[in-house]
Amino acid sequence: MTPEPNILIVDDEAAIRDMIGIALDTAGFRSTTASTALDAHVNIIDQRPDLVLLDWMLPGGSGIELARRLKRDELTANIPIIMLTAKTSEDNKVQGLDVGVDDYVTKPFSPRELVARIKAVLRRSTGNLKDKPIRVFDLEMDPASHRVMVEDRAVEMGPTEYRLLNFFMTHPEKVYSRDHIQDQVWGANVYLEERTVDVHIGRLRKALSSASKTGINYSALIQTVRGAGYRFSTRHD
Amino acid sequence: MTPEPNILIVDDEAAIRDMIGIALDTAGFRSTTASTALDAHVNIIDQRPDLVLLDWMLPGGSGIELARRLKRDELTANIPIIMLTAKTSEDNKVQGLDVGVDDYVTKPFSPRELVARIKAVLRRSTGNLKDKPIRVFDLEMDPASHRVMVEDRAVEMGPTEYRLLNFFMTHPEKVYSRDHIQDQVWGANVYLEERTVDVHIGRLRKALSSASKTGINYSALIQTVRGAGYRFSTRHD
DNA sequence: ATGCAATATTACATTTTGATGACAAATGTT
DNA sequence: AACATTTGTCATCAAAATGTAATATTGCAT
Repeated sequence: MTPEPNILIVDDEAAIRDMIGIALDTAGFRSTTASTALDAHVNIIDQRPDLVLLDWMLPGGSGIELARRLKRDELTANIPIIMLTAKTSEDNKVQGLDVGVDDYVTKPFSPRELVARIKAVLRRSTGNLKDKPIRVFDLEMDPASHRVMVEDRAVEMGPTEYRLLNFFMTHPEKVYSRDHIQDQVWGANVYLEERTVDVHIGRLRKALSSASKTGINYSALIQTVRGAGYRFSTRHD
Repeated sequence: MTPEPNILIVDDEAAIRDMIGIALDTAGFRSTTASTALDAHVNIIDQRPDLVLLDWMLPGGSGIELARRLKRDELTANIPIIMLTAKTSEDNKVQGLDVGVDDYVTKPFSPRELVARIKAVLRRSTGNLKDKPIRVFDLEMDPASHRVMVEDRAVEMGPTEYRLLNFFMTHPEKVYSRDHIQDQVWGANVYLEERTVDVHIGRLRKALSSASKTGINYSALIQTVRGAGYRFSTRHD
């Protein structure tokens, strides 16, 4: 649901932190940084990042320590960790340090590879949460197949209308202001004309109203609340 | 897919690794090695070997640790593991079976015995994968003969299109992002342009659409979901 | 009813996204 | 070695989606 995953970069070298930060930025991630294991730990508990990029060679070997601690603590155990390991063969020192991280990337690495790995790990960890279909009368939304059906026939709509309907169906019987809807459907940091929401509401209504063959107008589920916003409701106005 | 199965040898003693490597080589296997659990984990995630030969007695007891982790993680759970144990000990066997290891070989062992066990385990594990043919209308995919048939006539397509179709037919009615498809069809450690998936989708569609003599267009089963990815579905858009 | 503010609808320029043919590198085959 | 096939990337075109502004309509207080 969060539009941009938040990645914590833990490395003692500022240059590397910056480099990675830029790479993640251009790839559409948000990122924060920490230069020590202690910093990192505080940040993780505070911010609960979606993923941690952890330098294996933190001074004092505390990188591995941190990974182990995170994986041991129930609260942080399922935050994915990608280890950044140096290419040098420290085989002897490495023994027994396999603490259950989710992936490894060896330095030097290309930003592209790093981003790909991050995406793969994130997909693995969040993809498991498979949403169940939501049904209201004969209007059904199935997130798994990414489909909206009315009376078992697919309804055509653009991606934005899909997200909009998804938001409404998962938050029924409540009014939401245009601002709030923008936050939820477009993302928190996107700024639009207020009226744009109206337009997309219109498009969604149109898609729904032309969908039924039995005369039921499903666009009536999306109700205008004058002066307040919109509401998805099965009850009449 | 690969003619020669790829075996990962995990042992801290170089002499043993070499010995096993040679034995496997003459038996027609490919092999890679790792001397630590960490190395091994990296290798497994990267290379996805067909089988892992894992020394029980890795320093720090991390051999069992690793086995347990591999079996716990969904991505690696069905990679067969053969444990190499130093001495026959009931304790070890019980503990290892608990972890879900596929077989044991006790040191010292003859190369012949090792190879025989490996073959047995591989036969068992790949036999399961060669499942029944999958059929959708008159489109049939038979993994055993590695063939795709439409109305009982073979359909020509490249290996990548075959894997792509196989993925779709085994995961119907769900959207998959291009990233996800890359993971599943090309492998987790391969990085391609996003658009490459489009091209192969196109090739697969072309192969399918020119296959039917009865006018049914099977390429319609592969649906584009704008802004989300692709979907294999028997239902209309 | 009237006027006003809020919402709906429409039209359109711009941006985003996907399909496809061409091409060259890699790979396999004869 | 010559040839064919497969593969990944790119450029280009077409289609779809998007956001905004202009215009129309609606609901409501007076």
